[in-house]
Amino acid sequence: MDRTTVAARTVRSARLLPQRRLRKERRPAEILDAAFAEFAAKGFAATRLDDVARRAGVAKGTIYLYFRDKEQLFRAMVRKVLVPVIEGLQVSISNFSGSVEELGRQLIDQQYANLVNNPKAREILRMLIAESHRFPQLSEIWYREVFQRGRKVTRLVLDKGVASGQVRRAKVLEFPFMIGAPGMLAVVWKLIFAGRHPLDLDAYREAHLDLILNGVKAHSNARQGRRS
Amino acid sequence: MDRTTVAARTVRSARLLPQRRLRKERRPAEILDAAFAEFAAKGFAATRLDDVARRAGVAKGTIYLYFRDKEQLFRAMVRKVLVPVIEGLQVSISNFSGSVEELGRQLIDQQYANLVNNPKAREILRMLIAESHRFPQLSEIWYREVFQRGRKVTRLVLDKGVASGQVRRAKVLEFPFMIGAPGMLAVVWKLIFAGRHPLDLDAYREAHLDLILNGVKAHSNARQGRRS
Amino acid sequence: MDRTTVAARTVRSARLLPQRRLRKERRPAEILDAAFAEFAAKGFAATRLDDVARRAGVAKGTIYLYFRDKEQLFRAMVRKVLVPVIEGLQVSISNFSGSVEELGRQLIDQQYANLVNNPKAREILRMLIAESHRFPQLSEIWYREVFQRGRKVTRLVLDKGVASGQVRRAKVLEFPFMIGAPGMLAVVWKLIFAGRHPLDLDAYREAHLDLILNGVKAHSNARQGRRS
Amino acid sequence: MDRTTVAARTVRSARLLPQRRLRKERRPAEILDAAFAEFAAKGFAATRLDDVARRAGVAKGTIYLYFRDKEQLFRAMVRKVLVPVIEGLQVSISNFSGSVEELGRQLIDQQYANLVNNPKAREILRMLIAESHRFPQLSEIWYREVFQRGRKVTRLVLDKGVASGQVRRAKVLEFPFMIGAPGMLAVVWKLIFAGRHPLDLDAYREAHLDLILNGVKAHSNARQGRRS
DNA sequence: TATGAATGAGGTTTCATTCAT
DNA sequence: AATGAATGAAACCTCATTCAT
Repeated sequence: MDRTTVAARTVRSARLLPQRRLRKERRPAEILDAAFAEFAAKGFAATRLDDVARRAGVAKGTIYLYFRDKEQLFRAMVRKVLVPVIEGLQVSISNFSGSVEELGRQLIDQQYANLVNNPKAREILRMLIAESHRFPQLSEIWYREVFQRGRKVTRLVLDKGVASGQVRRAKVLEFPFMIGAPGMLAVVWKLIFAGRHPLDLDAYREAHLDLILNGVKAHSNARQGRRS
Repeated sequence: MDRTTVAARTVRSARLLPQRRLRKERRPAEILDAAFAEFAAKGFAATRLDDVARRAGVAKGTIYLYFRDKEQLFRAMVRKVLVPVIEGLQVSISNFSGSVEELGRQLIDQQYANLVNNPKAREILRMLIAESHRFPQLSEIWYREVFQRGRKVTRLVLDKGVASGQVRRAKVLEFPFMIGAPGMLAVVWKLIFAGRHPLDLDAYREAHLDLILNGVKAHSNARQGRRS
Repeated sequence: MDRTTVAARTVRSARLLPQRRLRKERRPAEILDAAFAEFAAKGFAATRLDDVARRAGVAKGTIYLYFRDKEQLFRAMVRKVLVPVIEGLQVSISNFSGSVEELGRQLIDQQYANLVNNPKAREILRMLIAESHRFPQLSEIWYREVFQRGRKVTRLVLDKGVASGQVRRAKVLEFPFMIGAPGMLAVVWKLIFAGRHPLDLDAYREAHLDLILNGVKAHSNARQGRRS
Repeated sequence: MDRTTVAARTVRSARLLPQRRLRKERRPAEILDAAFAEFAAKGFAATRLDDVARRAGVAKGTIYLYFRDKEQLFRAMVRKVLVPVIEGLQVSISNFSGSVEELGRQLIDQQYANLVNNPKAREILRMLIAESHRFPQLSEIWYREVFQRGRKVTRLVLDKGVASGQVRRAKVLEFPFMIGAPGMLAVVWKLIFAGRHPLDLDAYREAHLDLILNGVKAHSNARQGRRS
């Protein structure tokens, strides 16, 4: 066999798979999307891989070409969905020069954009709550990448407010993420009631912001640090 | 069969049936308790009735004498656990004469005593979240008996505060249950992280109270309803 | 509840299961018999538990009431079949007073009765050979309980023969079980050819005995131990 | 595409295809070798064509270019491994002029060289035993080409011995292959115990030879044909 | 010719439910 | 009322085989 033939074959094997490679590269994502839908709707145990496969438009066995078993599929799915959520939090407080009020609004807006108003993020939270016994590791990702991150940036804002005298030395400084609590309540509300008891999220967010800002604000006639 | 043998057997069977004596009436409750433990730990689909039966100290078939099937058992269990929670909320604001601050403290304390600090209530919430698709009716009970009730009493307190000038006309008046949001956050925290990331609930509750009171309080130099 | 009732129930629960207990006690044996037939015919991997169940006249799930999984079923089946084989070898050389010729005949007869002519023993050997990689422990049972036992008793006979001068100091004394080799060949023959190439086992056994006796016999004009 | 790239690719592909150059002719043999290894280790049903392909260094589909299905692959593999074994038996008793003792030694040595000491032959025997129900035809090859051949040549030697008076008219003359029985026992031993209970095959072979020669030898003071 | 992604039938195993006792 | 052995549907997972490239 001469060089040409070898080369030809080599080229072929490198080229041969343009459509095929695309499919292969997309398959996992397609399967993970289907898995998200099924796991979110039924939970880990009640989800049938048959349904995941059907939704993804592949055969049952195909799932196993990409994921060792149901658990790995679940983990991969959670990670995949968390990535954009976490990335959304990265940008966080881009402009850090405003008043505490402005920064607070940015924080809250971001929380609602990334988490509260994001159905995927909500469903992930549902799964973390539902499956926390079976998948404790996943909740650690949430802890590190979501809770901690939120806590850090919130603390920065609060500290800045304290330094400038706009924020009083409130006990909430020890639990910065409490600032976002109404957002979490909204998430739980939506998880439990789906569309059965709607919530005007825009008004709710405004009330949230108002409550929190007033809750931490130092009022002119209030003695700073009156709490200690 | 002579008396001796009967006595011997009786002793033996007495060992097996310690409190099973008053069985018929207690059986359902025992089964429901066992069911709660198993469903809370594993979720609806992953729970095996075998385990429920073993934990309840009865045979598998016995469950079916009292509950039509797994779903009815689940529903009955949720209802049973919800009863004391709801009853705890009934007493609610017994003394309605205090200041808004005192009433607010009562509200929050009650929320923590009945819900946040109550492992059973927390687990029920986990199940409502996890199984809301399969059991939407159950979340309606929660809505009516817990959320609504909390909303009503909170609104009363807030209205009283507004009337007396202690509470400003804040947007949160439209979402009274937002007052309890930090409590819900604590519940979710515990559900997700179990003991892995402890939370000092007493300090947390104080911060919660402080944040909320200041969030709704009318400050002497602040114009009432300045934001609307 | 009075004593009588308790006693009555106790009696009932002790009595109630006469047929049922019998069934429960027999089930494992029935399943193991069916398992033997299927495993022998198809081997471990190719045997379907569905077929075992059908042959045993039970449902698929019933097998799992008695055996953890397919492997445990296989192991239990091998052990069960080996028991009578091993017990048959126990009696072994009951009367140890005869001539070496008589003792040798006893040995060989016993080997044929218990192993060569015993279809169950043959099939077990087939499975040990076929599955030795997957179930090495089982072949150890065979080694200890069959090979070793045969070796020991054979050695006794040979030693006695050497002591009385009827058996020469042949090299085979180091490999006593070689005495039974023709029996093993017959087993393999039957395993491989089933009924396709019949073997007159009675004549074969006589030839075996004749060959072996002459092979170890000390001939009057032959110098004892002439080969060493 | 320029030469450099082609060259680079060629180098890369050369790493992947070391002896795959003369592929078309060698492919089937490589696959059969891999198949032997896998089938020997796991048996027919438990062997995965995936593993065969990986071991052979080809893709799974390639196997199907050369063999219709798993069964045909198995059959072809057995035949391929049997060929050298059978050919080894062809040469058989080259020099037919020696004494019965010498000829017997030749027979036994050949049996050990070709079968007992030949791991491939042993594994083929394992497969014949394990899969005799699924592949009865294969055992027929063994019957014709190995057993029959062995029987024939053994009978020749024995007949020559009888004619020359060196061998008595023993019953074993009816079952000439019984001469090789200890060899078969050694094979089975190795198949069952692998390396767990070693066997000194050289000493064993000598004992075998000694036992058999003495078993068939006509002793000077023994009346010829004393058996009839 | 060779590949390996894809398929789906078929296997093992689980478990809610039934029912004879 | 209580039992628990038995059932069999249905789930997960494997792997021989196919086929587009």
